[in-house]
Amino acid sequence: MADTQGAEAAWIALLRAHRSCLRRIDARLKAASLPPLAWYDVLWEIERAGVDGIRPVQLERRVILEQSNVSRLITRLVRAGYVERCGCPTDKRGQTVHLSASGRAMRRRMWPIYQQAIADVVGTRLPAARARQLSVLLAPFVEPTSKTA
Amino acid sequence: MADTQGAEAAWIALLRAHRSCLRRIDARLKAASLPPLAWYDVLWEIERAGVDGIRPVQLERRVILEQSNVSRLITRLVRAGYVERCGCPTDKRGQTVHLSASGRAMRRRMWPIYQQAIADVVGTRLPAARARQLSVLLAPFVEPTSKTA
DNA sequence: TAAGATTGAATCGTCAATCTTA
DNA sequence: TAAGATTGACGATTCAATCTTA
Repeated sequence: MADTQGAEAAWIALLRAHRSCLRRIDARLKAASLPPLAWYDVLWEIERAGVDGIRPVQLERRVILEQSNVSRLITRLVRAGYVERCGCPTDKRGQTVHLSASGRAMRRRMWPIYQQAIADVVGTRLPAARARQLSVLLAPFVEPTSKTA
Repeated sequence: MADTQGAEAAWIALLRAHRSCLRRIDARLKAASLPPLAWYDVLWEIERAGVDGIRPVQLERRVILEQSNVSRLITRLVRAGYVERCGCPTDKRGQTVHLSASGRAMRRRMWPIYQQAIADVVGTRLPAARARQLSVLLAPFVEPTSKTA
């Protein structure tokens, strides 16, 4: 329990850093009249899944969102015409989600803005070597572990 | 621009780590029938402000929340009986927010649960030395900078 | 019984507009 | 004009309950 204080300080720093960066990056997207970061995140995961599409349950694990949250986010994306829901051939309970042409176009349109925002908001405060250190330190939290704390 | 990729990976790691930890820690508080983390954060800042209370505008900067968000959060805390709003003596536009006795009691009741959750969720995946490194790496983002990205 | 997914109700967050005072 | 703060309208998130299929 000797490292309790260190962990507490690190957690607070993580909380504050996240809010601060997220706000700035989302503001950039909004200023360009683009959808929020969460949409990009999901569009990208769906695009990466390729022609077979992706199951919502996989999406939940990748982007770390609640089941109902993903369900509604997909509904919004469908309404916006960016993705399509299809019945899953191997599991009739499920479905697969696919990117539409306009979804792909939007994802591509968002990327340069998002990339520049990351460079400006994160990159300028974190030289390459330190960015790599940060990725390493955060890696243990990114891995999917048990669902309950 | 050579460090663009490092910054991108670090940002994604930050996003995922934040969501993963926040979900687990909030689940602990909920399991103990306690208010969410955001409430603790604000109660603590108000308590730290002491007898003079704190101005909402200061609170916004400390916890990095939008003006309207803080306003509504304070309203909920008032409704719960944890804080009180008082007119600000030096600036009639403003107000000062003060912790009530039950607010202090709740803050104290939450802390051991929160502390244990941090230890379990963050501490176990990050030895003391690495926790310190993480705090250092995130420090540049915690500092309040200009409000626009 | 459990897993994938959706839904209703409630809470929470954000944006833009507004109000008051500096 | 600008700063501190609130509000209405809307969007997003969560919890619990539900539905269907494994």
